[in-house]
Amino acid sequence: MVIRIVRQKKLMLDSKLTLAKLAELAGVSPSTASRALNNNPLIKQETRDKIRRLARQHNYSVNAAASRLRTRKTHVVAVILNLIENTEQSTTDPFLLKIVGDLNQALNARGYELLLSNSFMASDDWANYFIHSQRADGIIVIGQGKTSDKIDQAAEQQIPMVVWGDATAKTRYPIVGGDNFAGGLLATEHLINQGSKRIMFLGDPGHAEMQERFQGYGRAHSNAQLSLDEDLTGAIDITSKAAYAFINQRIRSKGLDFDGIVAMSDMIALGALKALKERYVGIPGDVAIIGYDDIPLAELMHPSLSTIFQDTQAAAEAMVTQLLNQLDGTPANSQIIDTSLVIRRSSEGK
Amino acid sequence: MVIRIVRQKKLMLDSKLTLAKLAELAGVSPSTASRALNNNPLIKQETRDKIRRLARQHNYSVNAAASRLRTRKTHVVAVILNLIENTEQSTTDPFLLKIVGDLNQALNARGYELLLSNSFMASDDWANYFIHSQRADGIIVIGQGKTSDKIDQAAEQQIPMVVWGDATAKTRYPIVGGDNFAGGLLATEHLINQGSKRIMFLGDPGHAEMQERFQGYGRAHSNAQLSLDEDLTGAIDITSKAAYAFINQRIRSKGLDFDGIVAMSDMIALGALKALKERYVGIPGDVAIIGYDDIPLAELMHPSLSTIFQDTQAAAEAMVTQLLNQLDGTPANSQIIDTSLVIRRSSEGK
DNA sequence: ACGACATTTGCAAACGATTGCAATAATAAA
DNA sequence: TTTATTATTGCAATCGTTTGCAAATGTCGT
Repeated sequence: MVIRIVRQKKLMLDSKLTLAKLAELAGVSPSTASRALNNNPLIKQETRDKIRRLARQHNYSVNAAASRLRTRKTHVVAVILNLIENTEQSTTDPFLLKIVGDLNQALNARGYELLLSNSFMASDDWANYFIHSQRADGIIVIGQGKTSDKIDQAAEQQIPMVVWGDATAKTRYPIVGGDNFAGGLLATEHLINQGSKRIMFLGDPGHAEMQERFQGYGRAHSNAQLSLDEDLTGAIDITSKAAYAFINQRIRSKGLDFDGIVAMSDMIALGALKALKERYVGIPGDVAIIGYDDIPLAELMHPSLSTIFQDTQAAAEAMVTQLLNQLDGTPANSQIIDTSLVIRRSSEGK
Repeated sequence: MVIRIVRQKKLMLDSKLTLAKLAELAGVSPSTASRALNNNPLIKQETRDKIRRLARQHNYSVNAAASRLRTRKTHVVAVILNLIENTEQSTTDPFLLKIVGDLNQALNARGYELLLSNSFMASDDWANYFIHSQRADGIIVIGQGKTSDKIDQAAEQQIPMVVWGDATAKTRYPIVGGDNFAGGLLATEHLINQGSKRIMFLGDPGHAEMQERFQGYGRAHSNAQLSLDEDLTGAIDITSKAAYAFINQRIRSKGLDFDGIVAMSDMIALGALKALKERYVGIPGDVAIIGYDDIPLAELMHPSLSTIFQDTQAAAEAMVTQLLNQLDGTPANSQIIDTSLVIRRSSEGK
């Protein structure tokens, strides 16, 4: 009983512990306490130590709201999953979530926190909702979406922002992205080298990044003096479901008139793979297949899935760096992340 | 040129637009403006409309920092991925990330934002770091971890908190979780029904949730009057890599002395599946296998993976509800989420 | 026309930390 | 010892909203 009361008391004290009270406890003024906590060299080392020790003892922690109000810095970055409207890419695609995880790491390492949003929330005006309202210091947008309305609108207002997407695009805000042209090229070249002649492109060429990859796909063909058959372009959503449906439908209508697949995401590749396997199409014997992203599951598939690797960790680092640069006033640039070919069984030795 | 200057000017005005200025613009006092924006019925409807219209026109948005400071509410919930120390479960496990996504939805729908953290950040004292510092109004912890030190410590301080984990545990904070006992039971029973006699349990029975499932696994055996062979318990990390390694090692040392696998996550199941396929073990013919979580990829596997489904969307809703209840002062309770068997090819008709 | 009463608004004090500047204490120089 | 100088500390204003209370305005019955 007594113990409970004591605990109660302690709690009440602590929960009300404010900088002023802490200062009083230490016998100094709030200003001194504040500076001490911020490790300001103006304050004598001894005093600093004393106050910080005291703070730890009473487990005081500064009120973020007050601090943010005064300093006009939040140390928060909003990460916006800019989903493509009518697909369920969001919850399904491990790649996006991987990036979020890596961003979280990268941000934390720099002392920032990550506020997660999908484009659904925050109505339409990101600049206002996040920046002007002091909810965050900057925003990172994952995915350019099909139309970059919202991004452009935010850019107009000159807020600190970085986008994951097609880094070759000419924009006033920095974009970090993989080398999509190279990725498309590498993937397609590889299949050609493995002997594929009619290679299907699965993805959404309307999407900026995919368009780049499609260029690479085209270049690989011309390099090899293969002609490009438009009929081999499967414009579909970036989901396994769409891919599965497409391949089924395609084979039903035209038979197996292709011997390779360049998929724009591993999820697509897996959907296609499933459809093919169900029809006992040999992989890679009859159709070689390569994905994009190198999600963890790629190597668990059977056969394991060849793919294009994008270093999301490096990407996250880059995005954070570019964003913080903007906060510093340092100029920021678009940046291309290494992209490489990962050869596994689904394409090997066709 | 002229246009640019105008825009510049507008920007400067807007970016500095404060409630007081807005009020001035509207010819009312800040208090009135504030109440109007909050749709307070004290203010005449007409005035309210006018001010809100004005706010929208000048795209004003309240300063969150100031508002939070004054009201002592942040409308933010911190979500903590409480990872198990030495595994890389974090980035790898789609299930956790799925929950995060669903939580985000559920929170947004209630007007809250999601601050993402891993247990790495926020040092050790969650109560302090998130709550007392007014960074968030409450926290949702995903995963009980192996030891619930940090969770207990936070609970001590009586902060609003909900945990995803073993909902049968007796704690002073609400836990939302699947029905792990039922899950373990269902999965095992199913394999037994399909004819498996020696069923391997793959997971970490030291973990609270897994322990429950393990109980279910045991119960299924006793129900069917099968004896439990301790040697069939594979205590491994919740990663595909660990599962892959374990199965390989196991077969090397003892041969294929089992004909079923109950895996504690789909990732584990996939790792095991891969190892088995590489050795040309027939699935489900030689070994039937069932996972847990029903990640999107489960049905894409070949053979498609039977598994235990947990409704993460419902779970997210439940967690948010329980948390907000605490914020209201309404009592909160632990809650068990429906868990069901999904039968696919990896176990069917062994 | 005048209280009595309900509707609308405004005043001013918070919320808790930070920081330019002034004040004090400590030290060195004269 | 006094002054110049530097190392430490404190004062007080400020960040932008919100809200209890008082003030003003309007409505109505008599």
